[in-house]
Amino acid sequence: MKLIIVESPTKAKIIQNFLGNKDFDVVSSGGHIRDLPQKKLGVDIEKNFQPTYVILPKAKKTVSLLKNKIKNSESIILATDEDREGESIAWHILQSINIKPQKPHRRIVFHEITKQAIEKALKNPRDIDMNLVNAQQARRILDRLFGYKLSPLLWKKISKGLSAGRVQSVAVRLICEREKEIENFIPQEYWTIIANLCKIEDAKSKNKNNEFEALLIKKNKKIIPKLGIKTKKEAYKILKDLEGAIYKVEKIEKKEIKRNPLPPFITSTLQQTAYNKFKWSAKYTMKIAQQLYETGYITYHRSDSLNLSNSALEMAKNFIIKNFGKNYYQFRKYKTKSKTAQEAHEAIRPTFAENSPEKLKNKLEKNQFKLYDLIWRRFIASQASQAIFASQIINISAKNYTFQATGQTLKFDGFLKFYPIQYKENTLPLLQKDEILKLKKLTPAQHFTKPPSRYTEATLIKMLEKYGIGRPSTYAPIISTIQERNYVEKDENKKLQPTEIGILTNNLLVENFPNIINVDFTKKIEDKLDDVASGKIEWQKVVGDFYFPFEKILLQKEKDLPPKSNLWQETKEICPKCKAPLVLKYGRFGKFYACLNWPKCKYTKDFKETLDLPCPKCKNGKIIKRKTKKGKIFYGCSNWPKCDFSSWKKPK
DNA sequence: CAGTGAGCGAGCTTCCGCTTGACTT
Repeated sequence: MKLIIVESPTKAKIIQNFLGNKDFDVVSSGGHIRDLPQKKLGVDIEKNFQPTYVILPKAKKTVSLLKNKIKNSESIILATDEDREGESIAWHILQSINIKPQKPHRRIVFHEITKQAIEKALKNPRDIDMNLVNAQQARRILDRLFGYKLSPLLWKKISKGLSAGRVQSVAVRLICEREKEIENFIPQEYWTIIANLCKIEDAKSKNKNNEFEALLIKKNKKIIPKLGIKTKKEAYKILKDLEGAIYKVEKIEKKEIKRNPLPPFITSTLQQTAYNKFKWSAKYTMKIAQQLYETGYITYHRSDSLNLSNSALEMAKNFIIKNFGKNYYQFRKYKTKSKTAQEAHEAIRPTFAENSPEKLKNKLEKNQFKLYDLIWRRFIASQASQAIFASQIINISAKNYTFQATGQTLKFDGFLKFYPIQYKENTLPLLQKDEILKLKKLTPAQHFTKPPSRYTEATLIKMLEKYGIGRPSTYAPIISTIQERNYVEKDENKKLQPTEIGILTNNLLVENFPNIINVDFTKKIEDKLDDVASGKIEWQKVVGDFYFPFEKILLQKEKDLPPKSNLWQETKEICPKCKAPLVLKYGRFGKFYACLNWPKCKYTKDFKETLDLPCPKCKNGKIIKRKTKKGKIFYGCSNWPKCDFSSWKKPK
């Protein structure tokens, strides 16, 4: 009996099915089984960053199971994912089982779970790639030093329990900077002018369908920029200029616009799309995707690869041609854009194209169905033909001004049959060059530029992915962490907004550690990790190049930065116990009142943001901003529990 | 999706990245 070890239990079951249970026993590790200890640094800086690893408490059972199985098998086949982490998991497994004599062991990899791919992999075993393992060790140890050295500085200078890390601190920085942009935003006024036109022969008709809109775009043949018309005065001057103008068709441009489908889903795009379509959190989307994966309806849901297996491509082709005809099929291969992608899995797709959503409707729960439908459609569409639009652009001259009308109609739906996206259809009447038109209405409209909006889970994930920060398995946890730490909270529209303590922490980090708390740091490290993986440099050098300069600054800042007592705010409140004044301090759950005589007097009191609004229910209470256990903001009455008024929305 | 109110605060917090457990109440 040969023992095959993979990471995911579901994967183990599928592979066992492919191979039968005569020659192979397929088991799973459930991810990492060993790691640095949680309560200690676990890195000996003096000894060239030598790590101490411990078996993860959760993995103890797995490890003893693995040990047993290994004892009874003739050889071990390590089939963990083909990426840095997978290679490392394989290595840790070998390190954790001290069996004598050492059993023969080989490493195999595959990117798709098909019988063929597995059989091929079994024929091409290799050894563990220590360079790749070392790249993972460098990544792990660097992250540990970064987080476990920097966090204590925050405990000392702001509040206990705070945290900093390569990923979370940059995520918080993005959110804080967006907030600053919004606060500093000055809206700019601008105007647009729209002409409602029609053919001369339709001028008397009351039918609005004969009318079409044209936007003023040029003056003296020059494009008017977006904020070109700044004031009401300027807009009305143009209206005056245009009095008595003749509107004449100057140019008709017709062309076909072809649109390509979007690539199949990967974790980040699945989370973004589920947010945009259903308003699901990344966490919830992953929960539903996990269910679909475990029941065998979709491929693995934590992937950054756009790759589709040949059998998947074949399935899509057959499905489309059989049900919709050749015109709807188009072979497409997608290249993964992200440089940091590890490509251990396929894109997220239905396991069988024939499993159309309609077919599965009765087998799936409501939300499983919604997500499956999305994944299936996106996958089929990714192998479907282009959609073709007929577009028309018509320029209309009026004195020295030019207006433009655009029309667009769908000629062939192509992939839209499977994955509809929003588009505008508007038809223009049949016009001739030099044709004179009738002006029905000339409308000036005032606009103001809008500030950028706060990040949603979807847009934040998009940014993180863009900068290569975080991985498919961590996007959802990152968003949870920064909320749990009270750095960020969701506003009424579920958008991410920094808290006071978030801003405070971010300022300290960005001002004092600008070289590492930024969006480019991860990329720089990734480049070096690639060099470790290809054997060009030692992993210890990557860690050392980061750590020693960092440590120097850290020690300096520990001395120089003011203590956290500097942040305590005086108040007019008096301690009911000892009559000393109360001060506001920062705690893990936000601000709280504490007695100035602390530690002699231990009196504390909640600080809650109070809105200057009476309670609509009991009339004499005030509205207080509160949080649920899960951290969601709601508004309640200050007389609670006497008065039980509460509301998700901010009362007005 | 699901669906609203504790306790924290002088002891011992904290990182990122794999993967989903299931001793008892």
